Amino acid sequence: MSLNIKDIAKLAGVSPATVSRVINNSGNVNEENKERVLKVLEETGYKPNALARGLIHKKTNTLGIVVPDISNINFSEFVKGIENQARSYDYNIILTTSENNFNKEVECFEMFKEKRVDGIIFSGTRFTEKHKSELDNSTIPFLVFGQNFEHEKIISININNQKAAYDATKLLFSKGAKNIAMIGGPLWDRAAGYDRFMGFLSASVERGLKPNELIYEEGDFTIKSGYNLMKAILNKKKIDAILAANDFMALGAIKCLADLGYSVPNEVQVMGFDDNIIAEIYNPSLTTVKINFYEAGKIAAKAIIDKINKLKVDKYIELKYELVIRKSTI
Amino acid sequence: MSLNIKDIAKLAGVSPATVSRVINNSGNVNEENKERVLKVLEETGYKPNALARGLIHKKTNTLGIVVPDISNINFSEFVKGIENQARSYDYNIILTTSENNFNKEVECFEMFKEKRVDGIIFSGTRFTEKHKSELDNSTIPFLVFGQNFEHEKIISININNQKAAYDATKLLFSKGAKNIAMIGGPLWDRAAGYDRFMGFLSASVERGLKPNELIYEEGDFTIKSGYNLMKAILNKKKIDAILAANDFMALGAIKCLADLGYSVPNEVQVMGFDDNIIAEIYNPSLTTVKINFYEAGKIAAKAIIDKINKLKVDKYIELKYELVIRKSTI
DNA sequence: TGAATTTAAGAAAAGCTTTTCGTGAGGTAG
DNA sequence: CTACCTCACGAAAAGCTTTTCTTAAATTCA
Repeated sequence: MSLNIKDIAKLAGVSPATVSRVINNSGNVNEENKERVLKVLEETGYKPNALARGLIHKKTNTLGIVVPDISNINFSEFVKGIENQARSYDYNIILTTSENNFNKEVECFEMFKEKRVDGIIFSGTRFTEKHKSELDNSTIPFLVFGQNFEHEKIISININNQKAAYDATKLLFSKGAKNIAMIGGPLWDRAAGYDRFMGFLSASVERGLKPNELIYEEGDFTIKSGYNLMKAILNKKKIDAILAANDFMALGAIKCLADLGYSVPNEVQVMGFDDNIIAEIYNPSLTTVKINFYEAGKIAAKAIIDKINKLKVDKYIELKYELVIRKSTI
Repeated sequence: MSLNIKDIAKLAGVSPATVSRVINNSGNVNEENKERVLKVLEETGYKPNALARGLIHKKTNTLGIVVPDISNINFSEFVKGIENQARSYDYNIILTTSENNFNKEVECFEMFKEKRVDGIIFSGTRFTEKHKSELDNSTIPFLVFGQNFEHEKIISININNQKAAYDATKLLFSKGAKNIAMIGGPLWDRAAGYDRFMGFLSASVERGLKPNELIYEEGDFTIKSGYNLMKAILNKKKIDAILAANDFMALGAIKCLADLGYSVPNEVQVMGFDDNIIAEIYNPSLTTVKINFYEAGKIAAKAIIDKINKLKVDKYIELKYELVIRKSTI
């Protein structure tokens, strides 16, 4: 059906070696023959078989990507960044989603091994020793996003979530808040759960609060959990500000406050995390910690490709964040 | 570095052929040898090289996907559906983004050819004869999403946008609207631009309006264009309802109306398209035409895989849609 | 027991490209 | 004119797995 290099060679009246030399521009081919081969290539639309090439070069120009959920805007921005950057280096991506399910994650690793990807970018709520051990006899360059995983052979890239949450909490205090509650993520989520909580904790303690006085509810990053936990908090305590561990929960909280007749930001200020596309257009627009996931994807792709090319790459890369002040705070 | 089947064979004291038979469970191997091979496989974590396999079988179990922008929630849901379905059939996806740029789209096709994907799912604002001709000497099964492209060898899957827009317009009329304006997409976008406009047109004409009386502004699907066009419309005409060609523009319109002191839905009703995740949580929540992109992705993946497996597949698949009535209409 | 099957397993080819190696032609220099 | 070099190009091996073909051994049946 589809042509191979021998067919092209025959059509051009040369050997496969010569065709290969023309395709790869590796010289040592007579101008006249080159013309003839190029003409045949043009006419036939022949494309060299990347499988055969990969077999020889032990290189596929492919990255394996694992994200928990591509329909989450954070991850889709991240993947977009990866894809754009990768393409500029002539790499492609195999995309997989894991729903944070350990078995699926491991399946992806196995598949990546079989398909001989040149590098792997992993993102998930946690990357553990258990994950690591699945990779032990593999030499594929590996990068973890969203977590600081200490290991000689693994690149990790992350924002300093603790510091970001600390800054966010301080911002609320500086805007006059006295009783801040946090609607956080699950604490086993090292980055967006645990670290952000720790930032909230340290800013609160610095303010003179005792750890056991803190108001903290553990959500699952959905709008609904933000809504429900907001309700729960209002039933228990009098508060004047909310720090949510992501924008969805913050939006859920705002919606709840609106439904119950509280004014945002006058009675309760609300702050989110991530700077989701919705944050800007919601009414009121949401003050939040902006994380540039697209940029993160570009950085991640660049780092892993550099690693593939044996360039020097930092083991840990810290991403920037930024407080974006909008109408949900005073 | 990494082991190959010969190494495994040596370690197990058998020939590569026998190892292959064990791996593929193709029988004719003595129980004792099988055990030994399995043990070696287990111990070494050996994974057969998918490139070599692909070379022999002329099959990669990989689909090539083109979408304009993965960070657009519609497409990320679509891709999620594809990925999940594909995985259940033991396929993986190479994801590319095109920004609706013809040259990039063609580059993707070329790359897919080189990488020998088994099938291609294409989504973009338009798939034209020019695209088609790029594929002419290719035998890779091909599917177009979001457009009805008549061609023997191409599967197209789409919603009936014209009918959906017709239904949406009729809904607004039924809720008492007299002067409906449309904020549409570019007309060269066959599906979300042209077809949705035609639906609006036919419902309006059916209502007794003359085509030249219609109020129609052409946006680019962004929030900002919705906002600006809303403003433009208000400056020209008195209207009591808006049909937008997507939710983003509808939201932009609502924001504009709010800023200018109009009450939605009492003074102006607004209706969107797609049922973006934001539609439900916005304030007021948005009445819209729900399209299940996730489901569409699953259907598309199933169709292309069936085609790859030489099963009978409809040339045209029409997707369902649904009117979701919320607070932006009466 | 002898003939006919069945089972097990290895050797080798095929799938496609790149790269090394070798060879012949043509050119340069001494 | 001879020795050496360069250039152009083809043959063949390598990269890894599967599958066909053979063959040898074991089993079955009469």
